[in-house]
Amino acid sequence: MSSTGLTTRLTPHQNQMLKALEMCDGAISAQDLHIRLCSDYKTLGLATVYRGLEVLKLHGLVQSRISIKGEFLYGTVQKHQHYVTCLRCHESITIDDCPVCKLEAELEQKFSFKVFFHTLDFFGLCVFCQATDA
Amino acid sequence: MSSTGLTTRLTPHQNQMLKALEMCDGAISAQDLHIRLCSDYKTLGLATVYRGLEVLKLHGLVQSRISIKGEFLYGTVQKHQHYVTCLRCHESITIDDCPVCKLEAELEQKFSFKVFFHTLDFFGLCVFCQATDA
DNA sequence: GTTATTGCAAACAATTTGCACCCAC
DNA sequence: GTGGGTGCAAATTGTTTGCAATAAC
Repeated sequence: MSSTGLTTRLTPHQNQMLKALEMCDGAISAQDLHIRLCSDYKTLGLATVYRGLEVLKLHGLVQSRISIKGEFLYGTVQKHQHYVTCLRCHESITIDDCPVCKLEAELEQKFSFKVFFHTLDFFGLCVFCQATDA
Repeated sequence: MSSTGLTTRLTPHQNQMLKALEMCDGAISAQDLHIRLCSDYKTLGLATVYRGLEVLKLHGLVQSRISIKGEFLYGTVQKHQHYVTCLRCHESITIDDCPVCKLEAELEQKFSFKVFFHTLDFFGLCVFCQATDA
């Protein structure tokens, strides 16, 4: 059913997680996702969300990045994004097009890998923080 | 003293951290770095390592990535590396040359950012795990 | 009936913070 | 003397785990 060779089907909960992630436009944290799903599924446990996201990732349906705060953010692989982030004020700018998507095919061949997703982020100082001295 | 506009000089401890990072060939965790430095500086606190790394990062001298286990790995910006990592067995392959280094200058112009470093990682299934069904 | 998934609570581990002490200038 | 850097211990927080109850097939 997936492109992974994994045979397990998704559970209803996992399907809901995927749908919810498809609906929000950026990547969100597991805890955010949990809160959003709780309005429909009162008793959904946070641990289930974490476990479900892991499964979805293994299926190549969901990817994770890490925020500058150090928490994992999850999103669908299709609409992944890349950022330039200021190390001082943590402001970040989105990069419009993905500079490395076309590299995936190349890497798949080279390493016999099945590549599901990638992360790419730039860090430095924004124009404002460059000017601030301290 | 650095390229950041930050005026603060590095402390002896911070200099030692930088030297230690220059000496190891990959990126290492803060805790590893702490252990390595402890042989010379018996009383060095772990918190000092964390704080020092943050300073070094703000100076554009050190960068951090995140391992698949979820811990931060620190290394010098010069010899950063990129990997293709298997989501199932966590094995990873190093990519020889950096596909996006040349992009940094472009982004600096476009966004008036001073880019210190970037992270780029690919995830999927290795040839072996693709074959394993479960 | 068997097996995998879930919810809950407890555990975990990496990182951060508060504060008193110490050093450099 | 003042301000920043440090060590220690405690606190924090995101994530994971153990296990009994539940749902799927």
